[in-house]
This record gives sequence, structure tokens and C-alpha cells, in this order.
Amino acid sequence: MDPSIAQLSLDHESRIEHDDHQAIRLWLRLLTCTNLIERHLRNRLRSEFDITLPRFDLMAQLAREPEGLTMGDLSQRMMVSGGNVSGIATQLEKEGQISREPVPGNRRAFCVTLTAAGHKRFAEMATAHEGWIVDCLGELSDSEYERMMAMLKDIKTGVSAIKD
Amino acid sequence: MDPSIAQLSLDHESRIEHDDHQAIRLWLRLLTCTNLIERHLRNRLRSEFDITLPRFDLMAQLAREPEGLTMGDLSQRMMVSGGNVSGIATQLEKEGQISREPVPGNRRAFCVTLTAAGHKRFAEMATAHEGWIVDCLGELSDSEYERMMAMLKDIKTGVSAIKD
DNA sequence: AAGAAACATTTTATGTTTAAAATATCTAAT
DNA sequence: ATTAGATATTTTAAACATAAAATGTTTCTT
Repeated sequence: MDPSIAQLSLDHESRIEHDDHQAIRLWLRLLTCTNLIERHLRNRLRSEFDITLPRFDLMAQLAREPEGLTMGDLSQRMMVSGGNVSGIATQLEKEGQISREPVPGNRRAFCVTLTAAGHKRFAEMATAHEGWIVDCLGELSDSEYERMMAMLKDIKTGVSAIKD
Repeated sequence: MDPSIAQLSLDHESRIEHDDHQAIRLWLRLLTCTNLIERHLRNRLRSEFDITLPRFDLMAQLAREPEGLTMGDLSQRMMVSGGNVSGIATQLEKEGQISREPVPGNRRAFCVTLTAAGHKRFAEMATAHEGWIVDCLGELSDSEYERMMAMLKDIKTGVSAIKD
């Protein structure tokens, strides 16, 4: 409020009260880091390839599965709702990046695959994408990387075990 | 696709190819953890207090600043656009949780503060919220906590230094 | 003073995301 | 065969998010 007071730290976690719990500080820092990286990736995908992050993510899932995936598979792996996948897939299909074809023997499901154009386009993007992530995280040593992976695995396991 | 093949790992990072770069694996695990925790907090705020995460975040910023904040302050601290803050604040104001009053001496700005009702409501929510975060992260030892904080700080500093 | 530039906020247009309802299909038990 | 229940997807409505334009205010420069 008072412009005479310098406010150098302005992000999500910088206004933490001294008596906040350890876990809250860690959570806010985790959130800040993830948001910063995700925003960076989103901006670069937009500016360099004119694609949104969700569309890129969907194509990335398909790139790993030449046999294709159903809409439900995509929903689970992308950790978003089915309705969301439906909308994203509709747009990618319109752009010719993916195709949705009926599954023989299961008329409820669609098999979603990258088109030839989609494969080509994704390959270009994936190379750049990997470089951006290395730019964001690459300063960590091997041992730091291992420790971080281990701790995050513990957190992931713990959270997954919590019932909603 | 083939239901006879068991697929136990279905989240964002579980389909990583063997030759993916170290940094990508770390990024995907970081993203998965953050998403899982954020979703958990979002669900509990919704089910137990009937509030969305963005509204809770806005109230949390105000709870730390009894003097109030301007819309621009909120935008910076929440790391979202001004137009977004405007919409969320409009709803919270309608619900009586916050008030927007003119700033004496600066007719461009509004001073946003929690109302008495807002303070009361936020205090109830904050206690529960802290507990949920401890549930998600609380298994880490003090030394693990310190190492994690240090590594995330390095990442945060590094990413912030990258120019878009 | 006058005009230019920066600032603070809101409005508008567009797009993303979710939950819930709707539609359609499949399975299994009668 | 029928039907109840589960499954797969799409549609819809509401909240959220951004960018860009619009509005009004303040400050700086001349």
C-alpha cells in the first residue's frame, strides 16, 4: 500500500508469517517453483509453436503410444477430467494433428492417435521442450537430483494414500 | 487400450521413456506432486467450506495484511492477472467477505480488506488448511525439509533469471 | 498550464477447466 | 429377451484465466 516501503518479494510465498508451519512454507515454495516453470513452458510453446500446454500434453501422451489411447486413458494420464480431454481432442482433430477412430468390438470407445502431421509436429516441439526444461532445472548436481526425486516420490506416495 | 494388460501407473509422469532426460523426469515428478496436493486442497476447501482455491488464496493474502492491499498488490502476490483478481474480488465482495474502499489521497486505487465476517471465516479455514498441508508433506524430516527448501530456492532463482 | 507517459482498475472477448447431466453402449443376471 | 447397472464419451453451465481495450487518475516534462 505505502509506496515508500520497498517490497522486493512479491510472489506467492514471500509474505509468510514467521509462525507459519514448516510444511506450509515448503508447500508454497513448491507451488511457486512449479508455477514459474509451467508458465515459462506455456509461454514458449505459445510463442514458438503457437500451441497451448494442454494440447502439447495430449500429443505427448500419444507420441509415447503408437497404438493409440482411448479418451479415458488420456483423461487418466493427463490427470484432467474427461470433458476437458473431449474439448482438447476436438480442437486437435480439427487441426489435423490427431485422429479419432472407432475401436473394433467396442463401439463406446475411440482410439486416438497422432496423424503423420501430428508426429512430425510433435517431434519438432519435443526437442525444444526438453531444452527448456533443462534450462529451468539443469543446474542441479546428480546427487541433488537423486535426493529430490526420492523426496518427491515419498510425497507423491503419501498424498496418493490420503482419501478425499 | 488392451484391458488385459494391467496398468498400475496412470499419472502424468508414469509413461516416461527410458531415454528421457533426467531433468524431464524431475520436472514431471514435481508437476505430479504439486497437482496432487493442489487438487487435494481444492477438493477439501470445496467439500468442507464451499469455497474455491482462488477465493481462499485472495483471502489468505488479505489475512496477512490487516492494513489491506490494492488490486495490483493482490495481482502480484497471487501471480495472476489483474482482470482475474477483479472478477474474484467482485464475487467475494458480493458474499460480504471483503470490502473495497477508496484510498484517501489516491483516487486510482482501492484498498481491499477482509470484513469482520471474512476474518472469522478465514480463521476457521486456515486452521484446517494448515492441517491438510501437514498431512500431505509432514513425513519429511527436518534435514530433508532444509535440503528440499534449498534446492527449490535454487530452482526458483534460476527460473526467475530466464528471460521469456 | 498542456500534453505525454505511466499507473490502477475494469470491461470485453476468448479460451480453459471442472462437475454434473445427457447420451449411448456394453455386461451380466435373471 | 429383459433389464439393471456399469462404462465411455460428449454436452452444458459456471468458475477461472489471460490479453487487450477502455476509463480515469497521477506524474513528469516542457
